[in-house]
Amino acid sequence: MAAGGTGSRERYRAQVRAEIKQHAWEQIATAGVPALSLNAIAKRVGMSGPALYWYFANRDELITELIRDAYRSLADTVRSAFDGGADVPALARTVRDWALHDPQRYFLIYGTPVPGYHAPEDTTAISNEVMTVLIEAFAALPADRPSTPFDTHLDKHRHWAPAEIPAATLHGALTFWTRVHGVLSLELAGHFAGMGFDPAQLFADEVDSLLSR
Amino acid sequence: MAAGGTGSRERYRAQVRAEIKQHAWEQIATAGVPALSLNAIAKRVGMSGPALYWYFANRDELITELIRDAYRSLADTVRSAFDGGADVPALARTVRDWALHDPQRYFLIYGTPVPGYHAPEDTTAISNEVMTVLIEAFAALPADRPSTPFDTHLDKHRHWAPAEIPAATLHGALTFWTRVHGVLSLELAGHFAGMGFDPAQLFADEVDSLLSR
DNA sequence: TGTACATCAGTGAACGCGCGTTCACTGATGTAC
DNA sequence: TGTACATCAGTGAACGCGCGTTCACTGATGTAC
Repeated sequence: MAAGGTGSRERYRAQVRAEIKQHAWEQIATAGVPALSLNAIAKRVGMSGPALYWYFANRDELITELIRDAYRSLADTVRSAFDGGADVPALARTVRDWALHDPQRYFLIYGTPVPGYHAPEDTTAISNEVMTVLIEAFAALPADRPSTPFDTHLDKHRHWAPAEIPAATLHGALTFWTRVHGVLSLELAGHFAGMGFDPAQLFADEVDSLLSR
Repeated sequence: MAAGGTGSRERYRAQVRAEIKQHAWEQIATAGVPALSLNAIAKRVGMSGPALYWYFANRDELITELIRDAYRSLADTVRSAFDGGADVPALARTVRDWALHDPQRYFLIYGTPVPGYHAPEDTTAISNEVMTVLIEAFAALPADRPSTPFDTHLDKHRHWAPAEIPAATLHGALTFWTRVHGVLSLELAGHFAGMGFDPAQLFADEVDSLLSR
């Protein structure tokens, strides 16, 4: 019965699952999510299409798993950077590096939503982990900023954050998120392509803005 | 020969083309671009699938046309708001309203890029029109900001903008774009959904930041 | 005003394709006695 | 250590489906003389 859960069969399963996912990522990077085909993946892995159903219930479950992994990867990356001493600007650069490493993984999370699709609850929980790190990072900053109208509003809608954190700090974390995302998604989608400047430098300036918001 | 180009046949063609596009938009709003099907559109319009080929060479041309229309709509909206006296914050609200009116149209332009797809040149030209309006709007603002490292860098890559505009102004227009896009795309994709605050108020604060950047 | 004709707008059948998924079945693997 | 057996991992054939697209053909529309 292999009570420990790490019998050779289970190890094998985990390995094949990982291999399937890796080929799925390659296919997504090449042609985007809509073009992700179970049969094509199976061929690459070296088995028949139906065999995939031993590892994933169906196409949707595979995609959901990829989304989960993407969130997990981002949360872990950000968390370990922060634990390693990264401050707010360093965290921003960490997020950017993570996104540049695999743009389609970034877009799988933050790109065009599919109407009607709702991410499973645990992925939003992982997403919150990211926000938690940002909040911790901003909590370490001096709180010398004048309160804004949104700070006041936010104070009434903050059930998702620890009570001891000032609204201005939460606001800082949110702004980190929107500004970083703003530059990144335009850059990754190629909207700066014709302009010739270096997106990294625009990004750097925008990161500076977070400190003197 | 109907030299004017407005014979009744041409009027009819234009009408049907418009009707096809409208149904295409409805389908996109319902299920996203990947699910857009020529046959399904034809059925809605009330004709057979092959008949669409009288109006569009193929599926790609239809989508390209939708993209073109989306850019056109945004450019016209922003331009007429500005000509009507809108300042920078008002322009930001105009863009937000435009995006909220049809999120999938917004994402068709600014959402997840399809790997390998390159928008035709004229759409990037229309996109530039938007930037031009933003530059004009920022040029009307007092230029009392200290120069940033990116301003210096940008001064060397500004062939896409009129020579008489200071780099700081171009930087302002770019920042408008990234910050507005940052809040908007996260909002429209539902990433603030669980948090309970009003995205409009976060947006308002972010727009304020553009004036005291 | 009437007629001839080119063009336009549409139909329906058919094409090949790749998709996700099911099913019956086979052989290998690991476990229990 | 050997054997019996349940489970697991895989195959190949087949399903129905909807897709984009082509083709031959028909009738309507507008134009030229």
